[in-house]
Amino acid sequence: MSARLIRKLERFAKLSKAEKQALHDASVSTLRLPAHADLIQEGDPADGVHLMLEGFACRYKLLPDGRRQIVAYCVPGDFCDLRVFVPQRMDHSVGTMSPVHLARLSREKVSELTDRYPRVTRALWWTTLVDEAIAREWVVNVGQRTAFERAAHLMCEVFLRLRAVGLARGSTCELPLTQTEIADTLALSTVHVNRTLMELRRAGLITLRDKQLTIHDLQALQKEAGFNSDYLHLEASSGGDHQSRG
Amino acid sequence: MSARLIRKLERFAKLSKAEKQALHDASVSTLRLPAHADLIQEGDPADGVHLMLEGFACRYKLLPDGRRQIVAYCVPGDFCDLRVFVPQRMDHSVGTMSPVHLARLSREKVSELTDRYPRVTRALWWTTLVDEAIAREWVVNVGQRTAFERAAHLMCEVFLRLRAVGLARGSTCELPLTQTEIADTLALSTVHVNRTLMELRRAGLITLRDKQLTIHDLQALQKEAGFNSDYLHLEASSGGDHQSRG
DNA sequence: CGATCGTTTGAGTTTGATCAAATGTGGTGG
DNA sequence: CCACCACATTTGATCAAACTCAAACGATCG
Repeated sequence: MSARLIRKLERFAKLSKAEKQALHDASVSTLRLPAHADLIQEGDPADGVHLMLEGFACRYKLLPDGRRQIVAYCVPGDFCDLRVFVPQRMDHSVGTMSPVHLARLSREKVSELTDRYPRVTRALWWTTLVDEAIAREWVVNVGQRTAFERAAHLMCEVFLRLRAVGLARGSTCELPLTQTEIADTLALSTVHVNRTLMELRRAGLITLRDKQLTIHDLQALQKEAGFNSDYLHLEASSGGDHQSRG
Repeated sequence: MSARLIRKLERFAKLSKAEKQALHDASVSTLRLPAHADLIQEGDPADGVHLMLEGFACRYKLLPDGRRQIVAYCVPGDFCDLRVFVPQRMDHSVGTMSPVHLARLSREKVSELTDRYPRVTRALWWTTLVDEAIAREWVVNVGQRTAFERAAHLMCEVFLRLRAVGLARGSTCELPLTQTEIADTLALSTVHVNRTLMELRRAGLITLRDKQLTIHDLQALQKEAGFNSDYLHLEASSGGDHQSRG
């Protein structure tokens, strides 16, 4: 299964061979979707567990009148619907933004896995806490920052998240989003996104061409964005080791 | 300990006497704070676990230039810092909005508790998933809705969350917030919040006086807000019952 | 009885939205 | 290879929601 996931989980706690193997064995099949397709729709029963292997997807919500807000990005190593013990309906949709490759995990196997390996449970729980931290930062982004800061902040986040799972080459990474999708992410109009991206380019901070994002000066971009990476919890932490029973 | 918490957890899964007792025993002390005080500051080591017993608190983030965004409310039955296995620094602050009464839980006891009772682990994990769902809805609120809709939406959420833990009387509940705090929640200026609240009152939807919120027509308010309560996951779900060992 | 804090009101400004249209681009089929 | 289409990006002009500044008003408290 996904080396990205293992890499991510091991930021939280070192996993044993058996644990990694068990994670691997939970994957029962694989799935490909084209760009701009829905993987999950709001209201669907949340019974599967999908793991991103390749590509970009997003969580989004629609308002009755058609307004759309993207509330999270899913990149390789992320789960789309880690609701193993919560067989409730999805409260949001998940759609692809680029062609996507997914692993489908068996609910039962994940359930067994977490029963047997408390450290894995904690690591998975921890990933959902990071997702929550990201969601909170997005509230700040959309609520308080200017269009320019918002866009800069998003670029920083995407770049660091991808780099953390080995998907950056130097200062370049994929960013296969249309400006409409960026607009729905940042809560701006497409027109304004366009102007804001041009401003970022003119400021010499980024290049965004052919779905490739290059950050010319990460320090400067972070400064402009008011970006603090703490919320991504990227540093290793050995948090799973102090368990009282094993 | 908090009957509110038990009530909340049992929306997810029925707990045994032993489980409830263990939860109860995890509480080692109690703590009172006045309104407008910080319980946790960004950067603090996240080593405690605090459970709200009474009052209102909020999670917030400050930007370098002083802009503030409240990213979540903590009400009775909520944890302020359920990071048992993640001894990392807090990426946000937690402050009180009214006088607050808290239970302090021992990290070790919670850790033992989750080792012994997988169903409790799942219930706790589930509460963090609900928090995440709320954070996502807040992105939508701040990102897409008008000032009027935002305010209406917040009133619906607070009322339903309080009612779910037994803190509503009829169509009335506490709302001990200043307009400045509402402004930092909704990402609006205080002036605009003031006008928006007046509009809600003039529309006959709510009364907000002496820190008491009364919703005159919940249906109508929800309609105005575009409010769909699914994300709060208020209905009981018996999700913890399909465990494979226990 | 000032002092502090919160709410309310008014006037002018700004950020970003909306509407409209031109330009660029990738894919398809003739 | 070119015509065409759909879609994405870019540009311009106008508009409106919400902000800022400023000040008055009202409670609460030592």
